[in-house]
Amino acid sequence: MTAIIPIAEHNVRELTPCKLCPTQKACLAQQATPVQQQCLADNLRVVSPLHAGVFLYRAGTQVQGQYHIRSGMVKTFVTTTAGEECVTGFYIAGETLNSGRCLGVHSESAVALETASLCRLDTQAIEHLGNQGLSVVMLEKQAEQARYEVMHQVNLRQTSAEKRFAGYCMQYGMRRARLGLDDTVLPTPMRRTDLASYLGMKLESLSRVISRLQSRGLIAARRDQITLLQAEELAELAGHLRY
Amino acid sequence: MTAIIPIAEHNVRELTPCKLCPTQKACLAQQATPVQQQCLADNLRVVSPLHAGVFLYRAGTQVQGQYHIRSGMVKTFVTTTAGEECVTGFYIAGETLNSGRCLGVHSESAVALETASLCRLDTQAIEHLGNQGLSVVMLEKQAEQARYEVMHQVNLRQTSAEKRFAGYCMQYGMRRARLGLDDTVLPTPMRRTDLASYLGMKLESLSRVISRLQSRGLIAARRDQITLLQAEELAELAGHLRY
DNA sequence: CGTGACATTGACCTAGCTCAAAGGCTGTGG
DNA sequence: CCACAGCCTTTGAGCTAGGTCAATGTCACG
Repeated sequence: MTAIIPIAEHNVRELTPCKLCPTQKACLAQQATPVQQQCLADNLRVVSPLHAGVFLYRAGTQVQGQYHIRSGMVKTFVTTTAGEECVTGFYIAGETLNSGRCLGVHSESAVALETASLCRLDTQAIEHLGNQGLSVVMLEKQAEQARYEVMHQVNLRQTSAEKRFAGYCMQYGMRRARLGLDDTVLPTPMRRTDLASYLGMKLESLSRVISRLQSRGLIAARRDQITLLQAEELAELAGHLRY
Repeated sequence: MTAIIPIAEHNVRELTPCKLCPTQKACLAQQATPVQQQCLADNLRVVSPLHAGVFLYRAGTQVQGQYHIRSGMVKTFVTTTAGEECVTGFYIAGETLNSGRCLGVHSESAVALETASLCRLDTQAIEHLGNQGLSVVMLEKQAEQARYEVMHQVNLRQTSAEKRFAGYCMQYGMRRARLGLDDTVLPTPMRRTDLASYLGMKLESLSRVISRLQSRGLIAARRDQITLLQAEELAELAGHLRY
């Protein structure tokens, strides 16, 4: 299902100008002083675009640094002893994979769901930046990611599958809004199975939930895109936290 | 249910010697150079013991720093729009609350479940330590906490309540083992309702699960303590990740 | 010893899991 | 350019785990 291409094949080339990056609002550089920005520019590397199905890293391999997504979507997952994938996250432009992690081995695997481009910040660079006064910024970036996970964790506890799905739509929309993107049209490059795994239900249940919400006019669903038609009602359905 | 005592009342006094601290193995200081240790000692403050039901901080209040637990147990939770508590974590000695967070407001509330003593590391101190070469250590500490949360998140996705409970026992046991404590006797100061919330089930379901596992001889349960009698079988039940 | 909070057990019912079949896309090869 | 194959998705029909409501049991504390 997913192509197996060693990470070593990803080329690293000169940093393309940050000014052109669509994720500026969410970038570390935003909160850095000019000196720190230069330091970042010296340490960031742009990874050659990953095509759908290509692994960014695999669970159990040595951590090389963290990855800032410029475009595309990447999913992370762990593999159970029974051998099945358990999807732990979907990351979009402006978000950071393996945030703040610099030692040890990866506990998750990361794979592109559609063509994705990323910046890499390696371990030594992270260490260096910490000493340049960017540690608080990096801790905050990591903390933001942690907050998303708590939100998802809380959402997972909803007993109804419909509520969990609605919660996911709200959270995803909110994350898109942060980037200045349309928060009612949600690109959905992942398979239904992946989304179901992420939401703690079986794909049949997810399919039924989507059909039901669509027939009630709350959403419009295509294979690769979900449009929120009645965001307020969905929010009320999800209704457990402010997003 | 929970006493309302303003945080301001918590006294801060001189650091008691770290040599006497039971959580040394899990402390930041362990990985620090002598100079950094001095820096830590200068910045750490011991909070006067919190009694059961006392809040360490509340969601929405300004973040003051992070807290390292020396003894006792603290639970964190968010409150839904419907006004009910949703328990997001139980923290034991050697673990860090609000890890790496230094800006903004708390997204969760934290309350002691039994008498707890803690060290506080405030915002400025975190910033200062970052510049002293401790940023990687702090990022790693935060990352470790994040890993626990992913484990829990994965556990929450288990469809069977029995498996979720078994997974919790394994994870809790593992965390105790890290501290050199007995990993088969699990102190359980929290209410059943809290534990059920944490595990994404109703308290009746939790109660039934506990009764069932007890009658099968896998555990022995008391109100405030769960003893694992057949850890291997429980691990197999939970059986989705290596702990 | 009594009271109230917490925990357990029971009975019932519904949401979602399981198994199964049919429908739709997508990509490949003729 | 079309046809076919394989995969993904949807829909259907039971069945069961766990949610809900209610009653009973137990413990801690005054």
